Parts: sequence; structure tokens; C-alpha cells
Amino acid sequence: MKVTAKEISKQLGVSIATVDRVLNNRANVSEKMRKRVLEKAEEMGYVPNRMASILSRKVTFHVAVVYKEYPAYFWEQIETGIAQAELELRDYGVTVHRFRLPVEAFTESPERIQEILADDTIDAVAIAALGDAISPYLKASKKPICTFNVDAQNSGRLFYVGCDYYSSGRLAAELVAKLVPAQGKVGVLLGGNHDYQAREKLQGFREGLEEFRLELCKAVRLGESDLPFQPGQQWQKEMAGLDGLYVATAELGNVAEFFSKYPKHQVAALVGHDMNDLIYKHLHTQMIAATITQDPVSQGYLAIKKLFSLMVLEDEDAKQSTITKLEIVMKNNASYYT
Amino acid sequence: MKVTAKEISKQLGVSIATVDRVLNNRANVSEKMRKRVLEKAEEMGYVPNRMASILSRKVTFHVAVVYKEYPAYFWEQIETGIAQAELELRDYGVTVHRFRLPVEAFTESPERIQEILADDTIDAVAIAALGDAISPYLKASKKPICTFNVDAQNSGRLFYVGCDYYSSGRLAAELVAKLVPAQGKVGVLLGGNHDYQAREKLQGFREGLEEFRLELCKAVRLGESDLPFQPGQQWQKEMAGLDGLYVATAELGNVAEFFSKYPKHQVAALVGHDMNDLIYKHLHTQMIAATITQDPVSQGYLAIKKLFSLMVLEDEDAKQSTITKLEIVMKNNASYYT
DNA sequence: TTGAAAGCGCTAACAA
DNA sequence: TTGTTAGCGCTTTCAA
Repeated sequence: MKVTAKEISKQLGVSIATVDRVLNNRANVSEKMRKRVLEKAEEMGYVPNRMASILSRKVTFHVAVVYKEYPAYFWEQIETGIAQAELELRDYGVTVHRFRLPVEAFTESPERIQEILADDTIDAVAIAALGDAISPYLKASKKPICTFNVDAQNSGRLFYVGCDYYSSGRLAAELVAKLVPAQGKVGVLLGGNHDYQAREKLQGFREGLEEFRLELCKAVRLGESDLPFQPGQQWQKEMAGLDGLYVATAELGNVAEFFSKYPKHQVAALVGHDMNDLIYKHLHTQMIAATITQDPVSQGYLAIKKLFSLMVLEDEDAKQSTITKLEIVMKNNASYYT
Repeated sequence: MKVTAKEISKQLGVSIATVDRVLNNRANVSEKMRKRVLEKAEEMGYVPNRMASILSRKVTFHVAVVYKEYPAYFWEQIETGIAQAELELRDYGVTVHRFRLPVEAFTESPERIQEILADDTIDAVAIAALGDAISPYLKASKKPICTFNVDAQNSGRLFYVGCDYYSSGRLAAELVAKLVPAQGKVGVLLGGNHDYQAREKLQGFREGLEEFRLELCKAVRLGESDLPFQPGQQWQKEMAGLDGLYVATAELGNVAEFFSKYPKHQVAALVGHDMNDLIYKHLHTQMIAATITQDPVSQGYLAIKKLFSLMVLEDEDAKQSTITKLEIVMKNNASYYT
């Protein structure tokens, strides 16, 4: 038999409203009554029905998700997770508003973000905190905010959902170390802007290599002129003679494609991040030895679910940040990541 | 504004019951009315509230989950997923009944399972189809049944949730091939009973090695007398001189522990399945180079969620089997798998 | 401090 | 074929 508040009230001979007040720690109940009800509830094994509760409270919860346009393949995976959460929570009165903004909105001209933060039809915000420029706005806002994918440590955000970039670099080091021929020379290819994530990855990679008694021979930063890749660019000269290469930027697929067109540049162990069609292809050609993913689908999903748990269900556990899994993808498990 | 059935009925000047009948494809509605309502619903962007529906239908859904006792660490991970689904679905009137049975219940004496299948307080069953003995009982039962972790192909089950063991073996081959020194000798250690899963893994491993131009030098079956591991056992003699070893049975941790105690047996690349404290420890000692997990938490979670989606929400998509991810775990991402 | 009653959105008798 | 009504379990006025 299902134990309901009504059933408890009947047994106790009090009104259902009183039972409700006790069960939800509302004011205006005598200490005696509180005890009586609590005891009975315990005895009968009462479990509240969140469905009925939400239905009757007519809750609506509008959450804005703010993230970037590129790399498209990556944010589309995040969007898959967002869609999943949306579907699961739509009965609970949750509406998701997506704001996929150009990168400038996070760096130079944050007006759009300010607007969202000021919009009072929005109950909570999940934002990929790309660029430090927006941090002050996050701090200034009184809205519940969580960060995902990229954290903003001192922005007063509720929690962060995303990976640990230091570990990410460390894992890359382990992979390169294990996949490269003994005593091979290893290098790293970095992106143009050396942001927090890039710094953490590099640091992790360095320390990870030490663990395997390898040292980093070359660290090359890609410049404006290096993209798109063509033969004869500066970075290729610098990378010459390496056996293992860690691509710490979002160019893994393009590097592999380049190597496959101009095989003389090729390295024995090519490792990097994320998954897309090109990376998938070159896991299959064995041009890429392994890639590391950070479970973007979960990141999108959890950011929204946790905001809902915390704000609507008032589950304090949701305040904890969630560090998402780093997964190793090779040729024979690549199909699970597309 | 929220679009409800009531709102539609008001706009159309018909009763809410009629709208309900159309929206749920119930009988006794004129074709004309059906059209009118459907159009209006479309126009207004009606989205049904599953919560209210379930509340009013007073649905209850009792699902039995049937699985094994050992290896304990593995089924406890499955239980984590079950618990997750339970929590998420308890509002929807779902009750989960767990039956963690000794292995004999799946092989020699399936009475307990027959009982569960005959119990008509149970609405659906999720079962790990260990052993062919139970297949006929599954087929005979008219209850909705899904299999998880281990499939029973011709049992008439609705769907399967679990990994592909062939791929699993293939991935193991890729790992051994990439981690073993060039031209190394590789072997495989098999469990006592050569069931479907073991055969698939072995087959996958064989073919996977071919892909890397390696051949399987040794395949050793563990016997009764080989457990627990001690120096001087038959399998150790057979394994002597190998550079790479794939432990296809649930003994990876114990093999590593043995090697660490008696280092002369040690191999350069030790690879196997699953995650537990011992495996975690030896990923850290580098005794184990990598292990492959099959996302047991998701298996438990999805088995129940999908049964619910299919039977209660009548979502036909849930009929599709789900093949769970194979994940590669090494030292630097092991912490995400404990 | 307590209780009565209306209602969230949907469903299921029962009537018409 | 269509409509009326009483709930599902809980919350929220409003009154006592």
C-alpha cells in the first residue's frame, strides 16, 4: 500500500494540511503536533511523491544555457546532453533556453551575457565560462549560476560540471609514453591562445611525462599563419624528428589529415582530444593512436539536471561540483563515441 | 504560457474528455473531431504532461531485476545503476525488486527464477541471462522481459542492454598490440567455463590481433586447481616467456597481485577487464597496463529505465537494444572508475 | 495553531 | 459520439 500524507492525517485524526506543514518544515505547527506526525510518518514509511508536489506547486523553471559556437562538433555533443535533460525534465515544468554565442560574447563584448543575467524570466543560468572577461558579471549577478565545461573559480558560481584539464594532460602523457617506442622523443602542439585550460593541460602533460621518465622535447605554439595546415609551415620544422606528439588544441583531426597527406611529417604516436568525423577516420587509419574525450554529453546533461535538483528539489548534494570522466578512445572503441 | 488539454478544449468549445480521447488515440471520436483537436493541439504547441497522466492513472510498475552474486564488485556496480533508476522513477510509481541469486539458480535449479516469472505482482523482469538453462523459461513466460549484461538471443526478450563481448576482445587485442614491445609474444588466460561471453571475447581477441599482425601464442584455460593462485601451478608454466597477456576472465586483479608477489612471472603488457580495488591498485603499480570496462552502472540503470519507457510511457524507441560503451582505463583515468 | 476546500493537468467512470 | 464529474497526492489560500 502506498503511504500518502492523507493516509497519515487519517490515522492521526488531524487535517492533511497539518501533516503537510510538518512534512515540509513549514511554520505554525506546535512542537507536539510535529512530533506526532513525524513519528507516524516514520512508522508508516512515508515517501513523498515529488510528482504530485510539483504538479500542485505549478513550478516552472527557466534555465538559460550559454555556450560557444566552435568547435561545432564539440558543442553539438554538449547540446545532445542538454536535449536529454530537457526531455527528462519537461514534465517538471523545466524550460531550457539555449544561447549559443560567438566567442566574442565571452571576451570582448559581453552585453549579450549581461542581458541574459539581467532577464528575470530566467530562473537560473548554466554557462561555459570561456574567458575571464565575464567573471565579474557572474559575480555581480544574484541569479543562481553554474559553470560547465570551463569553470570560473571566483565568480561565486554554485558548482562546476566539467573535466579536470590538468588530469587530461596527465592522461595524454601516459598514453604517449605507453604508445611511443622506447626512448622516443615527444612534443606538444599548443593552440593560439594560451588560456587556463591550455595551461593546465600542458602542466599535466609535463608532470605526466616525468612519471614515465620522459621529457618534453618540443612545445610548439600554433600561430595565425599556421592555419589551415599546409606544407612548409614553421611548426612542421619545429616538430621534425619527434616520435610522439600530443595535440593539446582542437586540431587533432586536422593534424592527422595533414600527416596522412604529407606522410614524411608523421609521428609514431599521435594523441589528442575529442572526437569528430575526422578524428574517427584517422583512428581507423591508425594515424591517430588514441584520443581523450571528456564526456561532453554528460556535461550538458548534468549542468541542467543539477541546477534543477538544487533549485527546485532543494537537494543540497547537487551543490558539489562534478568532475566528468576522461575516456580513452582507440580504434576499436571509437564507434561508441560518435 | 503552458498549453494544457483543458486550454485546447476551451478554445474549441468541446469537453476536455474529448480532447483527451483524441490526444491519446482512444476510441469513440468522430474523424472530424479528431482532426479539429489534432490541428489545434499542433497549432498551440501542446506537450502532454506525463506527470499528471501518471498521477491520475495511478500507475504502479513493479519490476524484478535478477542477477548474480559474484563477482561481487561487478554486480555492486550494476546495483548502483539500479539504485539510480529507482530513485529517478520512484515518483512514477516504479518499485524495483532485486533478486541477487547464486549462480546455480541460473544453471542447475531455476525454480527461483520460474517463481519470479510466475509472480503476477511483477509487471516486468530484467534478467542477466547467465546460462542457457533459463532461456526456455524466459520464452515460455508471457511477461515483458529484457536481458542485461548477458543476452539470451532466442528467448523472445524485448531488448538487451549490455556490451558486445566480441568487440571487447577486439579492443583488448588492440591494447595488447599497442602496449607490448614490438614483435612480443602474446597469450590469453581464460576462465574455467567457456560460455558464450568467453567465446566471443576470445574470437574478438584473435581477430583483433590479426589486425595488428600479431598471433596468439598461448591460450590457457584455468582449472579448479589453479585457484587461488600460488607459485608452481600449471598455467604459469604455460604462460612463461610471454610479453603480453590478456586476462579474459574476472581474475585480472588476482593475476596482477600474483605477479607482483612473484615478479619473475611478470609480463610487459597485462590487460584485462573490469575495475575493482585490486585492479585499481595494480594500475597504479603499473603491473596492469590497462583494463576495459563495460559501464556496468549504465547497464543497471538503462535496463530499468527502458522497461519503464517501453511499458509505461509506451515509447517504442525503447525496444531497441542498447550496446554499452567499452571504456579503456589506465592509471591516469582510473580514479573515475571507482 | 489547525482545518476546509479548491486546484495543478490528466484520466476514467458514468451519463447523456 | 460527447460531456460531466470525481479523483490521483500535494500545496495553498482562506477561514476558524
